[in-house]
Amino acid sequence: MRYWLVKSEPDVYPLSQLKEDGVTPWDGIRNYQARNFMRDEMKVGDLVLFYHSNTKPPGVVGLCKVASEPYPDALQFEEGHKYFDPKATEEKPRWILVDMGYVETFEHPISLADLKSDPALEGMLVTRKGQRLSVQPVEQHHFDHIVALGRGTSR
DNA sequence: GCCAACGTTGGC
DNA sequence: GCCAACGTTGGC
Repeated sequence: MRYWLVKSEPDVYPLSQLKEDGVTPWDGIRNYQARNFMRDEMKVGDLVLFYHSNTKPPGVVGLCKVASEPYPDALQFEEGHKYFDPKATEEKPRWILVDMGYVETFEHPISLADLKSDPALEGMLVTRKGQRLSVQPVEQHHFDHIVALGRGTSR
């Protein structure tokens, strides 16, 4: 099993919405590296840190999980849609996603400042300046540490 | 294939 | 709202 982090702007799709929906297609990803992670490396059941970006404060607010095999993002075919891609066809889709399923909301969200100041989390991608990737891998020891912080079961 | 221009992300 | 960092586009 591998571990991941996905970013979402709470104004657009907060974790509370995923809690309501239960499962949602992780659509609108238009970055090849992020797509490749979803298409090639995610496995059903992988656990994923849910990160709120572009908010005050940004940080990890809970957990979700990979809930489907990869399949084409339907929005790429919707003419006029923000995520329409004229170069994508049903035969040759360009954008591939997985479903995300709700797991839990942390009692203690971990802000980006917390992530950055915690020596146990040194080297995490999300704390790197200029790191914009919205789907990224997380090392297991980082993941475990964050979950313990989020649940309030560490220290 | 280079690289300038442009658009986007996302912290602050 | 600003702007640094980075990805993408398109002219040449």
